[in-house]
Amino acid sequence: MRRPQKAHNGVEAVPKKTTIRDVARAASVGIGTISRVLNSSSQVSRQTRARVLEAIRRLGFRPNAQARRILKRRSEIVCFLLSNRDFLHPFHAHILQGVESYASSLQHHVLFAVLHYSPRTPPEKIDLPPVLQEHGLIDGVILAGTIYPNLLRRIEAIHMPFVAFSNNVVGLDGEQRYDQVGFDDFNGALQATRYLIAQGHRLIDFAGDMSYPWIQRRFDGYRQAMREKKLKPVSIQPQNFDSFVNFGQKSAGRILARPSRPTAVVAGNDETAYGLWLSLRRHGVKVPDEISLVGFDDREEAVLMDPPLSTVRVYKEEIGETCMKMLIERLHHPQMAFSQRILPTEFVVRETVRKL
Amino acid sequence: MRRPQKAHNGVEAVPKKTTIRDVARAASVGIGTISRVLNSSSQVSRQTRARVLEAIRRLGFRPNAQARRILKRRSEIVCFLLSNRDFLHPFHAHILQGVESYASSLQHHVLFAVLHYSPRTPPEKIDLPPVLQEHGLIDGVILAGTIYPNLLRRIEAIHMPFVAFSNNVVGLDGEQRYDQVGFDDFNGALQATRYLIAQGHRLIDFAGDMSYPWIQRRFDGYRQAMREKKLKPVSIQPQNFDSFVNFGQKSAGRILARPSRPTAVVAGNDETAYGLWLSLRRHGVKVPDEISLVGFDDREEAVLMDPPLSTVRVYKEEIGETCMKMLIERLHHPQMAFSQRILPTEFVVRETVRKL
DNA sequence: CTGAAAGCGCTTACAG
DNA sequence: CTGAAAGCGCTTACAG
Repeated sequence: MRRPQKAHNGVEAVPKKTTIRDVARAASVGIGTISRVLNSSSQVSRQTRARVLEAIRRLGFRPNAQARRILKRRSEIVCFLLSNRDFLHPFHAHILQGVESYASSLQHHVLFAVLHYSPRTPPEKIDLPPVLQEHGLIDGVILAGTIYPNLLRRIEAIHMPFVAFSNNVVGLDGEQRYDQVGFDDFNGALQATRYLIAQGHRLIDFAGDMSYPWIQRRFDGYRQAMREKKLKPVSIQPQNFDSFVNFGQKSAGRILARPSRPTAVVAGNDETAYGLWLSLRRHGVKVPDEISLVGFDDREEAVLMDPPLSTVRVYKEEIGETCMKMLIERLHHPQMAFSQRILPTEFVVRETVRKL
Repeated sequence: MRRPQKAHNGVEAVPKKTTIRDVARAASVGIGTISRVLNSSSQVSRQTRARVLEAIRRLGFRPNAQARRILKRRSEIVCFLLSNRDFLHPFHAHILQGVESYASSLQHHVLFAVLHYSPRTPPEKIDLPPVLQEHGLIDGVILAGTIYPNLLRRIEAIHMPFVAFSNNVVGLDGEQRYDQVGFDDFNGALQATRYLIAQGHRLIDFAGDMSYPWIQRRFDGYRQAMREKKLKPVSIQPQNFDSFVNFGQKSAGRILARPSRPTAVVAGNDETAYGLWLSLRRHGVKVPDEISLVGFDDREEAVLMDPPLSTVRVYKEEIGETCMKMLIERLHHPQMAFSQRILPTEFVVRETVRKL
C-alpha cells in the first residue's frame, strides 16, 4: 500500500520524507528509542542517545508533528477568528500579534481565519470556516471582530472551547456564560473627561456614533464624569456620515454652529477625533487654543497628528495575550467557571488639551 | 493502552471525541464505508449513505482532520511568516488578508508566525519558529517582512517550499533562485513623476530614505522620469530622523531652505509624504497651492489627509493572493522553474498636485 | 456496493 | 535501558 512516488495525474508526488523508521534503521535501534530521544522523556543511555542524535542529524530527520498530535489528542494550535471586518484593522492586528506572542512562548501556533455572517442568520446556518468544521486541527478559538449572539451559540454547539474579545460583542449585555477579555470603555472615557474637567473645562461635548455599543459605553463614562461635577452632558449627533472620520468632520460643523460653543470635545474614538481636527482646522479653529480635543484607542496615527492627540490608550497586545492565556486555562480545565477580564486603559496626555 | 479519562496530574483529561468507529457501530457498517461517505468518493448505496449520515448527525461526529492529513501527506496549511517587524503593519496585514482569502477559497489554512533575526546570523543558527522546525504541520511558507539572504538559505536548507514577498528582500539583487512576488517600485515612481511633469512641474525633488532598497528603486524611477525630460533629479537627505514621518518633516525644512524651491516633491512613501505635509503646513506653505506632493503605497490614511494625497496604489491583497497561488503551484510541481511576478501599481490622482 | 485488513508516522505501556 | 507490539483516527487497495 505504499503510495507511488510518481502520481499519474500529472501532479508530482510529494517527496518521501524520512521517518522515524528510517532513523531507527540507521541507528540500529527500535523506533521506540528514537521517540524517547525525541521527547527526552525516559532515560536513554548516553551512547544510544548519541548514536540516535547522529543519525537524526545525518538524515536531516524532522518528526512529523501531525502524527504526534493525534496521539497527544491536542494540536496546540488555536484559531484567531476575525468576524465581519473588511480587512485586518490595525487594532485587531495588534491583538493578533499579542495572541501570537503569548502562543509562541508556549510553543503553540495560531491559525488566522476570517468569517462574514449576518446577525440574523440562525446559529446552525452560519457557514463556519473549514477549521471549525473539522476537529483535531485546532484546540480552541479566539473570537475577534464583531460578535453577535448567534455566532456564540454556534461555537458553543460544536463544543469548541473559545474566548471572546468582548468589546465588540453586540446584543448580549452582561451575559457571562463564556470566557471574555476586554478593556474598560466606561472608565477610559470617565478618566479622559475628568482630566478635561481638572484642566478647567466646563463646556464639554461628546461626539461619537452611539449605534456602536462600545461607543455608547464611552458616552456613559463621559456622562458619569460630567454628572459628578453637575455639568451638563451634550452629545453631538450629526446625520448622514459614512465613516468615523466623517462623523467627526460633520460633528465639527454642528459644534461650531451651537450658540454656546464648548471649550473641549471628547471623541468616541481617534478616527472621530481626527475628523474633528481636520474640520476644525478647515474652519480656522485651532486645537487646542480654541477647542481642546481627546480621542480614544491610541492608534498609531494619534501621535502623528499635529499637535499629537491626547487619548485613551488601549493595550491591544495585552488583550491578545490575555485571550490566549485564558484559552489555555480553559483547555486545561474544561469545567472551570467562566471568567471575564476587563483590562484597564490609560489616559495619555499629549498636546490637544489646553489648560483653562 | 486507552488513555484514562481522568489524568492524575490535576489537568482534566481531554473529553473523548466520537470517532469513525463509533459511527460505524451506530450505523452497523464498516469504518471504510464511513470514510467513503465522508469523502463522497466511490459509490455508496443510497440507503447506506442515508444511514451513515443519520448516525453522523446523531453523534455529532466531526472527523479528525489530523489523522486524515497524515494519510494525505499534505496538511493544506501554509505559514505566513512575518520577519523583523515590530508589529503587523497595515501593509502586511493586507497581504495576510489576501493570502487568507485565496487560501480559504482552496480550503487551505493559514498559520501566522513571527520571526526576529539578524542579517548577520549564520543561516543554520537562525532560530526558526516551531512550525518550521517540525514537518507535516505546514506544506510551505510565505515570507513577508524583511528578508535577508541568510533566512532564504535557511529555509532552503530545511527543504521547505516557499514564496517570498520580494519588495523587502535585502541584499540579493536580481537573484532568481526562488519564487517571488512583488510590485513595481520603479515604474510606480516613474509614473508618479511623469504625472507631475505632465502637470507642468519642472523643479521636482525626491524625498525618501534610500537606505531601504525599495526606496532606492523608487528614486531610480523618479530619476528616470526626470532624465527623460532632461530635468535635474534632486534628492533630499536630511540627517538624524527617527522614522519615515520624521524624515518627511526634516525634508520640508531642507526644501524650504533651498534657493530654488521646487514646485513639487515625490515622497519615498506615504508616511514621508505625511511628514512633509505636516511640516509644510506648519511653515505656512500650502499643499498643493505652493508645493505639490505625491506619495507611494496608498495607505488608508492617504485618502484621509486634507487635501487627500495623490499617491501610488499598491494592490496588497493581490500580492497576498498571488503569493498563495504561486505557493500552491510550487507544492504541486516541486521541480518547476522558479518564477517571479511583479505586479503593477496605479497612480491615484487625488488633490495634492496642482496644474501649473 | 462493502467489510476486513494494512498502513500513515508517531507514542507508550509492557516485558524483559 | 530498550525492543516489539498495540494503538491513535483515519484512508484505501483488495477481495468478495
